[in-house]
Amino acid sequence: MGKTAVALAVGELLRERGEDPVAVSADALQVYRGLETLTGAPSEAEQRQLEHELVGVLPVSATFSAGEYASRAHAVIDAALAAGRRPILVGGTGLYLQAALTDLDLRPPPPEGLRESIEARLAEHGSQTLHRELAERAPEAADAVSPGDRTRLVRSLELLEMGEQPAPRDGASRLWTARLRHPTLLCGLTMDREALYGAIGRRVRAMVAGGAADEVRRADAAGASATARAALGFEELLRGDEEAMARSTRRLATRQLTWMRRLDPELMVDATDRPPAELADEVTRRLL
RNA sequence: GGCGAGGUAGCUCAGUUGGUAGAGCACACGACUGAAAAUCGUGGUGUCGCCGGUUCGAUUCCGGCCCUCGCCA
Repeated sequence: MGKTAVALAVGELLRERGEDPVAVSADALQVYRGLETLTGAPSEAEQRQLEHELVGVLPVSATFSAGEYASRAHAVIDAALAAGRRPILVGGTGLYLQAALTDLDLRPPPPEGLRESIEARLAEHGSQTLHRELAERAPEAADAVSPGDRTRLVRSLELLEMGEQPAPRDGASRLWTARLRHPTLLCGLTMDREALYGAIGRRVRAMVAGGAADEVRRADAAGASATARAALGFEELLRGDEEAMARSTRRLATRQLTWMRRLDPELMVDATDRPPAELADEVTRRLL
């Protein structure tokens, strides 16, 4: 939370230094057009202050993925650097941030219909049975997936059907910062837990007051894809449960913190009760 | 006031034919390689309303009291 405000302030400071900054969103949901309020995407006014890439680039009916994000992010970042600009990655999706900054060894997406047929078998036989099947056909792949993890179980079976090796699992993900595509300053914004939960409550209320429920109903009517519907608050607001949305948001924030704890503790910036300009100053000072 | 139902984890509730208790959610921590705002793993955080009685032992049985809800007055 407050990422955008800090990014804008950092952009301002960089321009004062004579640089030409551009923000690149590392966010799985802000890519959608039509969910701006719900996803807290930078407003038009904010985007006039600092250009943002990969925000609002897809209709809600589009299905998105980490792989698609990775190639778009690499293209945008490399183009900015080639033009002498300073890209500022801003975002709360851990996997996407990693995908933007490194070369993940992603497997191909499933061909049309494969996922659906595996999901149908999952619904019929249950995850335990499919996990046993995976264990017989590909023991190492099965070891890497807990029997209850339906998403990864389906993905593993997909890869097996496609004749692909499972994604590498070398345990080195904690060291991903050593595999950066470009020299990068990493910073994680943290906040005192109580202050964080207070801010989340206020943020959710502001989103609802700002018309998030109508936005979601429009997206629903426009045939939102499964990946767009995964936005926090999408299903909750369709059934009018604002408190459930706040709960989900809290849980997301704690998972984001888990991602960030993989960074060097010296890179963390405590944002509790501090204005964006001050945080931006602390971050920017670390460049050079 | 009478009758009935109920008081067990932060919440909603199970349960113990008497051996001090467990699910979901919440919460904490972790994992995460083309669904990631997704998905999953680990962790019980408790005067079992209060006071007595019976008992080797009571959250459980008995009595009294308090509180909540419903119906009747």
